[in-house]
Amino acid sequence: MARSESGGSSRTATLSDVARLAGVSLATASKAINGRDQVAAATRRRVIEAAESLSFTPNALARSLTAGRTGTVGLLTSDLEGRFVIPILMGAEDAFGAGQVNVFLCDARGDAIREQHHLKALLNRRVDGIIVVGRQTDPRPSLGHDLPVPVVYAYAPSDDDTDVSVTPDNVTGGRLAAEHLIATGRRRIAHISGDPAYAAAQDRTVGVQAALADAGLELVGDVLYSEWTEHWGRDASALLLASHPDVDGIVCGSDQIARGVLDTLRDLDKRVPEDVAVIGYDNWEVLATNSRPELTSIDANLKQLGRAAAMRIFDAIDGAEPATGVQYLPVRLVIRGSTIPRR
Amino acid sequence: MARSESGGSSRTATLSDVARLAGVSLATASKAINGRDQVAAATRRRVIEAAESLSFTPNALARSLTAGRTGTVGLLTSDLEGRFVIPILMGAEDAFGAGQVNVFLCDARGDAIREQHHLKALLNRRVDGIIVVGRQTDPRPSLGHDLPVPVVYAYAPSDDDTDVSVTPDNVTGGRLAAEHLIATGRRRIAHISGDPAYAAAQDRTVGVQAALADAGLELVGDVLYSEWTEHWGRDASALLLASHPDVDGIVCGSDQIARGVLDTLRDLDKRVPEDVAVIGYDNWEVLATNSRPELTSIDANLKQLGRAAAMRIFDAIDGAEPATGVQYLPVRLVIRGSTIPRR
DNA sequence: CTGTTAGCGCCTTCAA
DNA sequence: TTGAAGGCGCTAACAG
Repeated sequence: MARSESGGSSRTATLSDVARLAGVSLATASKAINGRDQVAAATRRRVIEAAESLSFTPNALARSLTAGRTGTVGLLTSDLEGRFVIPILMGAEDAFGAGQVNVFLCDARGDAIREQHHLKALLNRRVDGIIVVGRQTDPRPSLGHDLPVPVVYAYAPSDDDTDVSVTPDNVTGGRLAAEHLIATGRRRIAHISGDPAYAAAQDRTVGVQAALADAGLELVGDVLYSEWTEHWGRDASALLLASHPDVDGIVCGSDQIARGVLDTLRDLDKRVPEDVAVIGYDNWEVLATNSRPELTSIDANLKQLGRAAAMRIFDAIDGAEPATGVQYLPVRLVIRGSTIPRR
Repeated sequence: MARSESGGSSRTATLSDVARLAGVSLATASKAINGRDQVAAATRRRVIEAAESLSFTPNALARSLTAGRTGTVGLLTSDLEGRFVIPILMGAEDAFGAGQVNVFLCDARGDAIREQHHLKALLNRRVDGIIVVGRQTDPRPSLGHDLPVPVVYAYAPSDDDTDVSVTPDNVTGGRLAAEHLIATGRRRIAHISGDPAYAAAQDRTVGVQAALADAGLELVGDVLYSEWTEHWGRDASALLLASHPDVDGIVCGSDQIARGVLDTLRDLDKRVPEDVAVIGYDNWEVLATNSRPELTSIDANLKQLGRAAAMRIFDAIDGAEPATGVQYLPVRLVIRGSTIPRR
């Protein structure tokens, strides 16, 4: 176990230790170390040297106590398992990490009590702001407005329109997917999606339908909803092909579903993309780049979403009164072999 | 944006506000709130009421300043992308979260400079301990021994044997996998793995070989090493079956590889598990439970590993001098349809 | 049982 | 340019 007891003066050095060693007062030492300009160059050098020789590290707690700001932000997630949370978290950590901000990670595991508990802990620690990250795009309960720090909701927007929320634009995502299939010449397009209780499923469908309508097309069959799994993708596409063997394009609600669809098409000796084009959703690389053929998909830019959330927090800390309501962030099409033949 | 300005007294209440409102001294208020037993019941009630009416929250920073402990721990990861880091992080967050400890998350993104930077920040914030989480099981450079707080290395052990490290037991994992195939009656067993530069690949192979040797068997062909991908799984198994068509069991170095293997076996009209049994590694549920048939795999119990790391930190904070060196944590076999026929 | 008095480690006036 | 003093919010001795 790493412990410093090596030296002898076990206690970590404080500023007054530095001051004493440098032969100056506490105030001067403070100024010297913080780069204040009211200190002689020689004095500063002496102080810095003393600090280094004692391997002095300023106590951020003490500093925060007077400063009023801690340079910390709470990341309150309801579900760390979810693979959507991680990129968002990375984006946020990224945006903050560049500066002087550190992130407290709290996983409430979908439990409102635990969430409340963590919230309280974060406030006790005087975080400068809080990002709430949900695992679905369905609106979630607001933490309320009587909090002493700014709050931003990411992925799962707040159900309160006077809160600040950022979430991916699933409607446009669905639209992009369908428009891409249309652009590659498909006319008999079907849609297989996941759990219809998810806002994500509904929103994407809206986008798909809108794109088809704009092109004067109609969806082949009804939207097939069930689960976000490969199994469902296999079953649904078998069902679909049985009743509509002339389908030439399938928009899938997730990459997992799309993987299942690819499996079934292969079993049925349909060529992808020549006979049927398939597009997934989420751009989950490990799934999308390992399929045969590789999977075209919609990427929600989650890392950027996390960064955007961090920016909102920054703005709020800096005193700006940001626009409330839900902001829908752009998604992007990633084209691979499942919609365009490789040459 | 949620702000408290609703009330009027914008500043968050402090203990002396509470004391004043309750008509007692600061010290008494402190005792009342912290459940000290030297305070009259009635007084305590009054103080608590005052605190509530002011929605007072104790300032953890001020408290930590005197206490010497902050109740925070740093989680220093080199690579948040990695899917191994997350469960470990969850396990740790879990173990801590139950108590009064909060976790600072820092992602160094594989950059030593950034890691050093984060380390310094964590020390400035006076964390009570640090968990370093790597993305591979290969040993990583030690942070050194001149740190004022305990450090535990998880997943990627420290290359310094006087540090404390916890990592999954890959050798036993490989052994478990091979033993399971042997137990199901397989005798012509091959091994397809990932990048041979990974300790994980080497360790698992050692376990596989040992199990075979114990059973008086030899590996069919050489170990096939390349990448941890489905593509490689497909290619390698095609290669394998071409030269050794009589193989009846394949130990795979990862679930991704195993998925590729299943694909190829299906293309070659081999039945799994009747003709060939396949076992993966990692028990990555989304891959393992969506394949046809579902994939038997080895689970590294990463959540528990995270918990174990947290425990080591607790112990060290409580003053115990924990055993140094690398501790190998048990893994477990998860049996599904790819090795045992469903009835 | 309650209140007074010192700090914890640092920063910031304000004098010298 | 330097130093002395006060305070951030709280807790822990001590007295009363």
